Parts: sequence; structure tokens; C-alpha cells
Amino acid sequence: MTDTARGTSRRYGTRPTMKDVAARAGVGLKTVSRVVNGEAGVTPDTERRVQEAITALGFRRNDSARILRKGRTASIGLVLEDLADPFYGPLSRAVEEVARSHGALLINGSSAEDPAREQELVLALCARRVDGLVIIPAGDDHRYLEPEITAGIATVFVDRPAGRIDADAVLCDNFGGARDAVAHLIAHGHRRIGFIGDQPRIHTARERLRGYRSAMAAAGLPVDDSWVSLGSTAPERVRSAATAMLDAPEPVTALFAGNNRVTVTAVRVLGASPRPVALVGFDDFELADLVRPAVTVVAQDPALMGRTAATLLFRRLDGITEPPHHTEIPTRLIPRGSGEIPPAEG
Amino acid sequence: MTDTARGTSRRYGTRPTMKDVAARAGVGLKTVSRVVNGEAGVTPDTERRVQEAITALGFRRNDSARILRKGRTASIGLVLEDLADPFYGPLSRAVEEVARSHGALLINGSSAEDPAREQELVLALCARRVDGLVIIPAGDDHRYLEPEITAGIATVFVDRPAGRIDADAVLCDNFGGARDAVAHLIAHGHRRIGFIGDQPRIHTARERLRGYRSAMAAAGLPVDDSWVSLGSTAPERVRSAATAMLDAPEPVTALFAGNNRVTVTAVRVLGASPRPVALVGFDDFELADLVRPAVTVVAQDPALMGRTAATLLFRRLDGITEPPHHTEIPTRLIPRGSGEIPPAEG
DNA sequence: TAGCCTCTAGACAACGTTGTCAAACGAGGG
DNA sequence: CCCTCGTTTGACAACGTTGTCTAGAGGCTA
Repeated sequence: MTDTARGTSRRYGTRPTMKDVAARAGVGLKTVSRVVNGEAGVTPDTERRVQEAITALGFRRNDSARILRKGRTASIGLVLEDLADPFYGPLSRAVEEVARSHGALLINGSSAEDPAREQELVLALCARRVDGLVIIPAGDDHRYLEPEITAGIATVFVDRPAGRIDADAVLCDNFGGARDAVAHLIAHGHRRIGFIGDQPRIHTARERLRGYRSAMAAAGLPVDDSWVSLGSTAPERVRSAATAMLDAPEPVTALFAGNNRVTVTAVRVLGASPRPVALVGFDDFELADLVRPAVTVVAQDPALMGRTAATLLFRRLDGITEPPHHTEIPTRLIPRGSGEIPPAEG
Repeated sequence: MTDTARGTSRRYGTRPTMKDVAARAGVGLKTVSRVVNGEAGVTPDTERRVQEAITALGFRRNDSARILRKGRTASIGLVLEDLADPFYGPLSRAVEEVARSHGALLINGSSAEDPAREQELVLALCARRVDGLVIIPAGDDHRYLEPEITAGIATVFVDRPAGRIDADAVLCDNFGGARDAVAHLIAHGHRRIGFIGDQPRIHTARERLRGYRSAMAAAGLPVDDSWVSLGSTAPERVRSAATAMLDAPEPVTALFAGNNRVTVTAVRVLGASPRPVALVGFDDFELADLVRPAVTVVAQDPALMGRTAATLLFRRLDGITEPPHHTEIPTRLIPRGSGEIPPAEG
């Protein structure tokens, strides 16, 4: 009957519990709980004995049991489109930092822009009883969340509003940012401006298109149907859309790219174009200033959006009860060169 | 005594349990469990009654309790340096995809390159009883993990090996990649080559330095101490290190940048340099081909590394017992222009 | 009809923790 | 010396689920 840490005839893969620690230290179960949680009312001598037993056995509290008992999981869920997208990395990190400052862990999942997968993920997180959710929605119907919200799971949407339910949302000024971008191109003399955006299912794509049309209308400019292309942001799709606009009999002289994925592909296409074409992109991206010409963008601040959303989430968890509302984060036009190229009349 | 979904006099914030469902459906607790888990042995009629009660009450199984009972959490932890770093986004996503294909959720946390925070995170994940861990270590002593591994938490290290314990690791060929990079510069005529790398505490930084020295030695070239600078990858630090090497009486004619953060800053510094300086960077990055000159890099494949690590993790969870081993992922030199610039002798 | 077998269903304990409550103990005051 | 009070301590139930085991209903065969 050895008495070492690995001893006590435990099977591999089994962990000691408080009961084991209590037995070893010769104290009651509750006393171990008290020591583990740093509660008052334990003699230094008892505490020492318990600590020794904990170390010897390699005990670690089972938070699953704790969560079950306490009802709070100290974790929040984040559902976004794709962690590999550079837009979401900083956002996710910002949410994590806020969570951390509240002692919570972050569980995240990628929806891959698939509404069914979004729902599956969200409900899995709810089943885990996360305290709250930050969601960048892929779908446009979130009524499936109603019982969860009623049950007390705080929920904040980011980047796009919730569909068919009333919920908090942190959005950027998609309409205004797009309008500014297009107005900027118009101010530099462009009349035929193309817009390549994300799938029309996506709220931000629609809003940015609306901004585009608004700016064109404000300048009294017509919009030819062939100048607008919404769809997948896959490079091939964007490439062919851009090429079509550039090779038309009356080609566009400027492009407004609907998000960072589109912009990057547009830069590649324009780099191969024989005549200069102006470009403004929605979303800033690393190295935008190093490309030649440097890329003019309408920047949003993903970290700020994440921070704002997470902060609001924890305020909800702290019990504030004001009705859900939408927070709008402003955008900022950063002229770098590509957006100031004058129209090349051919 | 209303009988609607919101009724049954539940407090806001309380969720119905199987017991509630059972009461409402007029069946036993276990029968509800069977229906929820799709187990056999329930008549269609009973099942229908239970399903109705579930829908009416908005019941969702509490996975905390399930986890406690079953012992498996169906979740794995990922600890990395910083989700906002474009190197880790694809890696994290790849790990998530593998986890998803095994029905597991991913909990991740950023260590911010702080060993204490790494340990805190890892132990928090262990307390949650994640089934396994993928760790990109910040520290160099992981003995604190020994009891956890003994207790059955599978662990795979990525990008850097574990410190002072024997554990699985998926690494890239840092030494070979760095040697190739520097040999490439030497082959293009360079004799004075600078190396700016990450902090020497970090394994990859040391290995890449070793590769640098090896290539120089193989070519019979001396290495001046002023050509080597390890430290933070903060832009200011990198900028001043690069500037010092370029402004020396006998300036370096080429730079080898130790990771993507360093490379990006180096590109900016070199862009402002009056004379051309060759550059090879470790890690590929988006738009490396669009910068002028396009940046020659030694590419590694973060998604492949994540996938490899996660796959190995789940094989361990499935019970394979071979001893821990290190998997090495090869690197690939991609010449794009900046690495082929000849030395500008002043 | 007795005996056996299959199938559905529920009672109960257990997972590992924490909240409640009461017992035991020692010290201090009258 | 008794009583009270405060402190330390442990017994017990509960959190919501799942595994085990047994009861009961019903059908089939002999």
C-alpha cells in the first residue's frame, strides 16, 4: 500500500475528487471545498493538511460539477463566419479580452456563412449553458433563439442585426460608409462606378449597396445594372465580375469593393489592368498602404466592435434591463491613393 | 393556472428540466431522457407526447449535467498566442474543423505570449475537463501539465515543443527553412546578411537563428554580432533594429526576417530605404505578392499544422498509445522578387 | 391456461460540487 | 460552574442528467 501521488490504486484516466482529498487529509468533504475556494473559517493547520493532500493527489476541481451546482458557467459563446478571415481575428480577440476581464472563458465557432450551421452551433452553446452569446449571424431568422433569450441567455449581435427578433446589435455605419466611399470617387471625377459586394442575403452587402445607390443618386448619376454585382466573395467570382465591368464597351472607371475579401481580389485584377482604375474598399486591411497604388478604404474597427458588443453583453449579464438597442460604430475614409486616381477616359 | 409555453409559473431565467417535461407529458424522467437522446424502446405515441411537452416548454438538455454524468465533455481547448495574428486564424479554424468532424466544440484562449497566462488558461481548461488540448506554448516549462496528462487529458503542442515534459508536437522545419532562406540570399551574392527575430525565449526564434548561422557558416561567411537582433516583434523595436543594421558603416545588404510580424515592418522600413536591400521573410502572408518588390518568403502552412495536430489529438483520444513524437512539417521557399535583389555595394 | 419471452417504462443511484444547517468545541462573562 | 457566544467542522441535500435494474404488460408456444 504505497502512499505516493500516483498511488492509491487509481486507474489511469480517473481523477481524484474532493472526497478523495478529504479522505486523505482526514477531514470532511465540505472543508476541502472551503479550502479550494478560499472560503473563510478554516484553521491554518487544517488548511495545510488539505493543501498537502491536494498536491499529493494532483487534485483539480471539476468545473462541470461546479457549474451544474452554481448555475453559472462563466463562459460566453462567439459565433462568427470564419476565424481565418482577418476581419474576425481582432474582433474575436477583443471579445476574449473583455470576457477574461470578467473571469469568463470564450467558446467560439465558425458558421462558415451557413445559417443551418449557425443555428446548430448556437444551440450547442445554449445546451452548454453559456452565460451569453455574441453572434455574427449568417442566417436572417433568429426566432429559434427566443426560448433561449427568455431563459436568460444574454445575446448581442455584431456586424449584422438579428432577423425577426428584437435583440441588441453592434453595427457599423454600412450605409454611410459606402455612401462616403462612392461620393469620394464621384468627387474625383468618376461617373461610371462599379460595385462588387457580398451575397445579397447578407445585411451588410445590402446596406452598402444602398449607400452606393444613394451616393450615385445624390450626384444625379445613373446606375447601369452591369455595374453592380453581388455574390460570393470567392476570388474567381470577384475576378470575373471585375473583368466584365472593365472590359465592357463603356467600362467603369472606378470600383467600390464591398468588403476586404473583394478588395484584395480587386487589387490583383486592377494590377493587371492596362489602364488605371480607381478603387475604394470597404474594410481596412494590413498592408493596404504598401500596395502600389496604396488602397483607399472605408475603415471599420473590428476590435472596437467586439469590445463594444462584449461590454454590452456583460452589462446585460449584470442585470441591466433597458430594451434592446442598436449601437452604430462610425466608419472612417482613409485616402491612400487608389481612390484618388482620376477617371481614364478611353 | 394557464398552460402555455411561458406559463407553469416559472421564474424568468429558470429553464425547464427533464423532470418538468416528464411531469407535463405524464411519463417518467427516464423516458424523456430516452426521447431526447433518440434511444430505442419508446412507443411512437409516448414519443409524440414527450416531444410536444419539450416544444411547449422550450426544453433544452443541460449539457453541464450530461457532461458530469458521462465524463466526456466533447470539447477541446486551444491555447495560442493571439487570435488577431493572421498566422493563428487559419490554424485555429483548422483545429475547429477537425473538432467539429468529431462532434466536439473548441474553446480557445490567447496567452498573449505570457507563460503565466498560458498556465492559467490551460489549467482553467483542464478544470473544465476538456477532453484534449492543443497548445502553442508561450512558456518553456510544462511540468505543471503532468498530472493532467496522467489523468488522461490528451495534449498536442504546435509550432513549438513542450518544455521539460515529453509530449506530442507538430512543428515546422524552422532550422531548415531558415537555412534555405539565408542560403538563397547568399546564392544571390549577399555576404552581409542581417537577422531580425522574435525573443530568444521562443523556440522558433532560436531555431531560425540556428538556421541562419548554419547557412552563413556553410558558406564560410562570418557573422557580425550587430547583424543579429532578437527581441520583441513590436514595430518600433523591429524598426530600430533594421535601421541600425542599414545605417552601419558596413551595412547589411540583405535582411532575413524571423516571422510575419517582423517581415511586415521590414517591408515598411526597406520601402523607405534609399538603396535596395534584399529581404526574405519567414511565414507567408496575404498580399506578399502585391507589395513592390513582391516579398520572397519561406512559407509554412498554419492550416496544415492545425489540422495535423488536431487529428493526432483525436487519435490519442481514440486510445492510440504510441509514445509521444514530433511531427515536422516542411517549409517552402517562394521567390517573389525581394529575395533576389543583388547586393548594392556602397 | 401455464409458462416464457420481449418490449416499454419508471424508480433509483450516481456523477462531483456547493449551500444549508446543526453539532462540537473552546473561550469568556456572570 | 453554568451559560452564552463565536468559531470551526461535517452531514446532508440538491443541481440535471444517464446507467442499471426491475416491474409490468402483452404475445407466443406448448
